[in-house]
Amino acid sequence: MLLTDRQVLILQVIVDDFIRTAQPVGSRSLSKKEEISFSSATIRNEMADLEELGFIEKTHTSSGRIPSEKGYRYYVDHLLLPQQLDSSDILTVKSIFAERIYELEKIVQKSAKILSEMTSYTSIVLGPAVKDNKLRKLQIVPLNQDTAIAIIVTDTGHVENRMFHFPASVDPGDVEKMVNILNERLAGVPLVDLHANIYKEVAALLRQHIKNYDLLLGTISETLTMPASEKVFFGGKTNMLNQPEFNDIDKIRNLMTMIEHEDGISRLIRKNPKGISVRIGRENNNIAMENCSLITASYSMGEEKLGTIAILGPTRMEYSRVISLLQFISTDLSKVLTELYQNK
Amino acid sequence: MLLTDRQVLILQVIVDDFIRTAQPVGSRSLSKKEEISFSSATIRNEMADLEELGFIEKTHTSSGRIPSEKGYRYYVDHLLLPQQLDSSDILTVKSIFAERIYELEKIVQKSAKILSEMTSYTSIVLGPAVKDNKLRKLQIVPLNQDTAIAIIVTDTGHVENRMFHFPASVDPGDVEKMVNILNERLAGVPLVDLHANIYKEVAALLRQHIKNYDLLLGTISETLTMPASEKVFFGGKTNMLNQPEFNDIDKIRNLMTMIEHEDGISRLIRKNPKGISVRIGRENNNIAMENCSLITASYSMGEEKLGTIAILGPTRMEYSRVISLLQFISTDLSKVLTELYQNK
DNA sequence: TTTAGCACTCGTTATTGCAGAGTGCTAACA
DNA sequence: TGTTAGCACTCTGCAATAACGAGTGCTAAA
Repeated sequence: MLLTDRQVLILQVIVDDFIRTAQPVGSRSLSKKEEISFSSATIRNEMADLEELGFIEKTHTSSGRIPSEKGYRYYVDHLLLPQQLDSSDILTVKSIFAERIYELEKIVQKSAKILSEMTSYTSIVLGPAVKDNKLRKLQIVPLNQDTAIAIIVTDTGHVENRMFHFPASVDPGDVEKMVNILNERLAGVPLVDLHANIYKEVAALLRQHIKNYDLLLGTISETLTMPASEKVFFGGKTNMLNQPEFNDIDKIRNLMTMIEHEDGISRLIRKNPKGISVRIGRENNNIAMENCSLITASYSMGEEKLGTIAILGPTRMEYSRVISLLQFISTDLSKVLTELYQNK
Repeated sequence: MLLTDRQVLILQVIVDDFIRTAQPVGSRSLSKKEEISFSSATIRNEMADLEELGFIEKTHTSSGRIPSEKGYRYYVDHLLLPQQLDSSDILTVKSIFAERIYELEKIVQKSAKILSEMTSYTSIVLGPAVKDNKLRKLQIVPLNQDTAIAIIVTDTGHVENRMFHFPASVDPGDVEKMVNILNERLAGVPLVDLHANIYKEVAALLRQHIKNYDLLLGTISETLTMPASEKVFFGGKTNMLNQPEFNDIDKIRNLMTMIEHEDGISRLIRKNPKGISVRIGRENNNIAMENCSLITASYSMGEEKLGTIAILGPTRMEYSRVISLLQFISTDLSKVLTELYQNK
């Protein structure tokens, strides 16, 4: 099952060629390449073997060969030379951070946009998981007698807000007192733990100072329980429409519907390891992704993994370039974010 | 140029039929309808006249007829009987407001979703123009020595926030003083006027109380100048993929790209009058919208127009149903919003 | 082991023929 | 004069056919 050098060479050229042209590669056209010095007949024999081993396939009996998923997998695992980004690409990426933007979300969003423009694939960026951010400040702004807005500011400068109603019998002074206590006690607590902490540590204290505290506390703590999951940002959602393999309305429909349905795609991306990961075709376990590959890279702040940045393209994707690009952007992104927020 | 009753009848049946089936309508199939009592030959004569007048067209020499844009226009202007929504539709719409949601944005977003599900067209909702909201509260939360977040809460409960940097030399106490003054003086001012008002009314006052006020004020007032335009919410972005007239990849690409590019679509929708408006095909002045119609309805709070709710579908759209639906939702929406925020 | 040669397969494209749907026109009818 | 029946004509859609090109698999010779 080990491939000979020549088989590897042929596989490499087939994949490269197919990625470039999207056309099945025939033995004759292969034999004309300069890196190949043997005849088309020899190539045909080798291709027959490669096909038997499952690395390439035919689209019909007498067609040229295209890489199978296994072929792409081999290509990605063994044949990808760490390609240098060209300098114009590097400049473009740098431009993401050129402007003085401070909001984490905006940086992330801009990355997604630029990434999709550079690759002409679809980019997907999973924003930082807000739930791990730590509470910096809780504020409550009353709107009228029985409505108010709770605002939460986190240490990364993320702002969440939620409107809520409370019983008219509640004393505004008490609300203020309560907010002060909550701030004092809960600053620095990760949002995900807020709810638990309120009851564990603060409730007793509140009971002493505030009458009717349970009425109000119930409302507020419920408000603070954030369902807020990671935000998903897209770039170039429609780029896949330009890929020749998606000339088929049905495929388009499947893919677009799946992209539109954010839960699906973010679930697909979330469960991915630190660093770069490549998932090819059915490795994604998703029917709509049959002809797609997903390359993800994580970015972090200091040591802590923050989010994920991904490229969705056809299986016939420029793996080499996309991987270099993602690697480059994600380390750059991590660097900037670490500088910006770590030394608070 | 006035149409006879019989011509009107035929036009009506053609449009109705074509909306239902998406197939050209022939004279023979028309003559079989019960509302029509004359022969196919007569119909052919009438159709020839209708075609000459520009209300219907052929797809090829010997095909049945389809409505032209002028035909749809006549249909919408003269032949649309104000149809009663059926009760299940009414129930579905009511469900938008059944849950206790208070955030304006959420209500609007949910409307878009439900609307697209009911019609299987694409719905677009232009959120309230935040710039006309009035300032309720300005707050500044420091993040570290030189970074802080400015948070603006409006009278409708909308929250805007922006991160900014300031010179390290600024005294935190001064910031607080300043925020107090700004709140005192600017509460109730529409966001769009904030910037001007700061310099007109507050600057002098600040000068007296705060040293270095100009340094800080410059930063803050710049931060308060909101580019924040109306938000656009979509429902069923991919629904158009299911319409038979969009079997063509190129058409899909045009339309999707245009939908994805939010500026375009919101510009298309914004310049629309109070009440219901129907724009058919090229009336939209947009190449990507050639085969589409856009129906918009405004919603308001009290007397003041807040935003727009729209349906984008093929020109062969169920005008009657969509119009009733939009009318119903927009008045309901207006009612709820007025109740919720007017009596503050 | 490599290669040249040849028969064979399949997709693509163009052509043809044919059925079905629909039209326009004419002549007859009420 | 308006309506209708009839007929020739047109166009689409589909299926069958043929020709071509690209590519393969196999065999036999180098």
